[in-house]
Amino acid sequence: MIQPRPRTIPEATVARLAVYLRVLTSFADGGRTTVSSGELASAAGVNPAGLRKDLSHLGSCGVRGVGYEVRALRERIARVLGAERSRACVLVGIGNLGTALADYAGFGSRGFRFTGLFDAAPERIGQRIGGLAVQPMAELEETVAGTAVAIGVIATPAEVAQQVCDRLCAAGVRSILNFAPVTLTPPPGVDVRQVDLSVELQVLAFLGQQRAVPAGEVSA
Amino acid sequence: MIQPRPRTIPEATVARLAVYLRVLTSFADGGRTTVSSGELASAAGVNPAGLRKDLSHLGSCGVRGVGYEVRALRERIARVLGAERSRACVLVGIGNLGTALADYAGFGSRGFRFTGLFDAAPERIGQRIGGLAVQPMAELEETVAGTAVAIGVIATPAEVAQQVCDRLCAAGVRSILNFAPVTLTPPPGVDVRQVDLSVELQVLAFLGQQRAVPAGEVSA
DNA sequence: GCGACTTTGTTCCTGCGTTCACAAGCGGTT
DNA sequence: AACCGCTTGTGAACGCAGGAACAAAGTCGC
Repeated sequence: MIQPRPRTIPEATVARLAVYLRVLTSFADGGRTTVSSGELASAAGVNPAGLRKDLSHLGSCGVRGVGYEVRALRERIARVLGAERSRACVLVGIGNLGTALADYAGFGSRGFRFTGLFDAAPERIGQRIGGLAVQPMAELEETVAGTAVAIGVIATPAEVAQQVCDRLCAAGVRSILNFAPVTLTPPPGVDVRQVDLSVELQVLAFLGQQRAVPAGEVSA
Repeated sequence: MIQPRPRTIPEATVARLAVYLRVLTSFADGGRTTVSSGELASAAGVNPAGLRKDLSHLGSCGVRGVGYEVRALRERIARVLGAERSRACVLVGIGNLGTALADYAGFGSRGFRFTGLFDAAPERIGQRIGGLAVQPMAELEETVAGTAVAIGVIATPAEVAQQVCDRLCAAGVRSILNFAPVTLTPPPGVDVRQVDLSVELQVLAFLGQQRAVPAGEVSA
């Protein structure tokens, strides 16, 4: 079974594929059977040509003159992204944000399930969130090894995020999503994605102030 | 006051400047007075040359042979990003995620303060979070106009996010941070930044599966 | 006072991502 | 059966970000 197409999909494309998947699911729920690249691109907020190029990375199966069949395209993207199989995740740090993440129904519908919630505070141990009981940190390694955890999510205070990262990596986790406002330095071979809410706000604020004062009064 | 340097800073650089700001604050708290580009880059997880190029965008004032003065550089970045003045934000959707955002102390220390929390559910009205009472949606426009809101944050269910966006924009908000898993279509002149937690997880999962099967068995 | 070392700021270059534009292909129609 | 309009897929050009290498500049040691 030869793969004539290049098997390296750019990361930016992968992120957009996830968006297309969401839009396609919404279209399928709405009863649509086919979509053109223009409609899909508009719904996803991207350029039509870029969307077609993204889809071409997975050997696209659109029909010229008609468009794409919604269900077939959705299945294909889901297969490429690996979204058809369920992936086990653990969440460390059950504060406000952690609780929100553990309760978020959107993860389950996209193939992610938490198999462990961990916190260092004794008063949180045993608390049930989204059908799962919060466990003490001491049980982290055992759970990771026992449930073949694919992704670790860090929602702890910044001070302990690095050592949590170290423990997760040592336990075998190779993908980490970090919400703590620190730059993690993972061991080689581990992917880390950083979501920093303050950075997002600051970029927005900068763009806004740049728009307000296009003359550029930085007054350095 | 002429600005000889180009006043357009790339968006990717702006995002990294926010990270440098955080690292510099941490260094300043630790008592450091000077840093080299190498140290700073390592702490921020970027390439030293890229860091120097980023800093050159704001007419850098490092000292050759020594490095950068921590406090001065921090002040300069803060001034360029506009992080020295406090910006008013409103938050719509006080579910689990909204509560976490309203309670997040990191915003306040970076120049963002919420001046209004809004929700459609009657049972949430009046609830106090982080020193602020949740208000009904009907009061949204009044608060936005009255407190010169710079940024609107949407943490509602996906179904109502677009109409919340429309109301925010109509009320005068020109920057929106959206956590709902939908692609918003804002009116012209409004910046929207999307934070989709499921997309982050799916990108991580894809990278992980690609790493696990480098032969590329997509089996399309 | 002078030389050597360190570190910044800049320039070049390579590669990637994005956009535009066009040829190929399919369905519907006459 | 042939034509026409519509849409996909791809090739090329453009712009941008990232990385490496080098010159300028300042400090420390002698």
